[in-house]
Amino acid sequence: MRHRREPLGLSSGRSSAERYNALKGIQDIYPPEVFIWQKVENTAKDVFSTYGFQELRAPIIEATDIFVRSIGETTDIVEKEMYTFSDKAGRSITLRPEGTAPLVRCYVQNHLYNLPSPQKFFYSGPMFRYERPQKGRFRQFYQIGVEALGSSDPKLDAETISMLKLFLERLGLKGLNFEVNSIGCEKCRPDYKNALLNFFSDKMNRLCLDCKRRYEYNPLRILDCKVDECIKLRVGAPQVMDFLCSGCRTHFDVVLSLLHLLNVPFEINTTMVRGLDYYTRTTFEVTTKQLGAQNAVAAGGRYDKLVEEFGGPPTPAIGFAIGMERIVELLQTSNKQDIPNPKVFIATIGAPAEKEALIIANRLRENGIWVEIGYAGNSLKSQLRKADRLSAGYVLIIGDDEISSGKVKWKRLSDGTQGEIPFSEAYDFFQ
RNA sequence: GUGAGUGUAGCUCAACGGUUAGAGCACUGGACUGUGGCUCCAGGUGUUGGGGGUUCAAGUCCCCUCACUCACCCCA
Repeated sequence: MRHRREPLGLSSGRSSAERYNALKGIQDIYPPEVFIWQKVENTAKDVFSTYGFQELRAPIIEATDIFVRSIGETTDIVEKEMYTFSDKAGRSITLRPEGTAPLVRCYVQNHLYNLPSPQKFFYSGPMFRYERPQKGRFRQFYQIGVEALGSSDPKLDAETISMLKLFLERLGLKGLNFEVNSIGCEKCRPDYKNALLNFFSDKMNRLCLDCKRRYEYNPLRILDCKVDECIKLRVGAPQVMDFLCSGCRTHFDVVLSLLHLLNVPFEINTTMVRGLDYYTRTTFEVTTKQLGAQNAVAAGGRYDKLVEEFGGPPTPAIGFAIGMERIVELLQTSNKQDIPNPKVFIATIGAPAEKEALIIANRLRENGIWVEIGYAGNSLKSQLRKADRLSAGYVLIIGDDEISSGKVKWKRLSDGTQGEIPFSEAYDFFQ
């Protein structure tokens, strides 16, 4: 008969141990998922280096002003999403919400513009934005980004976009859409903005609440609104393409023709708006329908004035950033994970065998072979089961018999064949 | 910041307001004393997220709170 169990720790003052969780919107990355991350990072490095991009490691905290000035004071990122703190001396510092500004700061501070142009860099690492988490959106998220500084040649735009395409192809991703747009330069963009303001000025009252706000700080965004009434109201609104200056128009046309030349399938999306103020001319985005509302897996564009803003010489530039979590999620649903497996598992019976196993394991490891050994004196059966679970290539079995005969038994798990070899030859067996 | 949904074993999920909250997977052992995968048997685990309330009785109903999820906003 079973009895009701009395709770343990009757006199415990605390009701329960405090449980620690990662902060909201911040997640741990561990095996097996981490292997996908490694694959993405390695692929990026391989592909980007064939285009001459080299790694640059900028800090993840900067003076707050670096982001305010570059991203724009009235953007959502700066207004409400930055992790900003005071350090012990009272300076305002911020965890980077994006990677371009720190890289440009580094470029200017270290006079990298004195090196042959264009200079091409890639980076990867965590970014931080204080947002409400949802699918594909986190407070600490990872980006791989590239930046090419020092050329306004449209070839660079096309090359950069086609490099992104190659990267995504290498990962085996399908069903992605490339969207490109031009948002003009500091000369022609104000004209377009004014035209939009004019167009919507008498329709203001009927716009949705969000669009009324957009009218004030970013009227281009009204073109992107999902509310039915706003969609109706914007029929006949002025188009960016009609307002590009001749320089921007030509640049855009060349980029498009080169994208054709490089077999990048794309669509022009004239309503695509970037969230950061520093973009000029070419902007682009890679989207998918497989990720829910956060559909951009990578995005970027030109920023021809940013280096000057940081006090450097006139230096046109272009770059993009890839959302790691979003790429990883796509790979998880479409690909099988390649989990690394040990080559050898050593199963032992008895204490003398355990010592022998340690010696053999070490020797094999010195030769670069991944070896696991059985622990805690489990039965041979359970050790073999563990080897099977780990998908080990071979099991070596060592017991009293083997020690007295001087031969170790081996078994190949894929087909069950087995045999034995002298201890002294075990070291060479797996070469 | 706004709105909606969900919290039960390590994981995936059951349980009309009514005994001691169950099952699969996984884990460990055994059948097979030194040979994995298949099969069968056995074994352990829960403060039902937390707190309060209604009730003879709450995993189940109500309130609060926390966490997670999705969406809006925005973005990679």
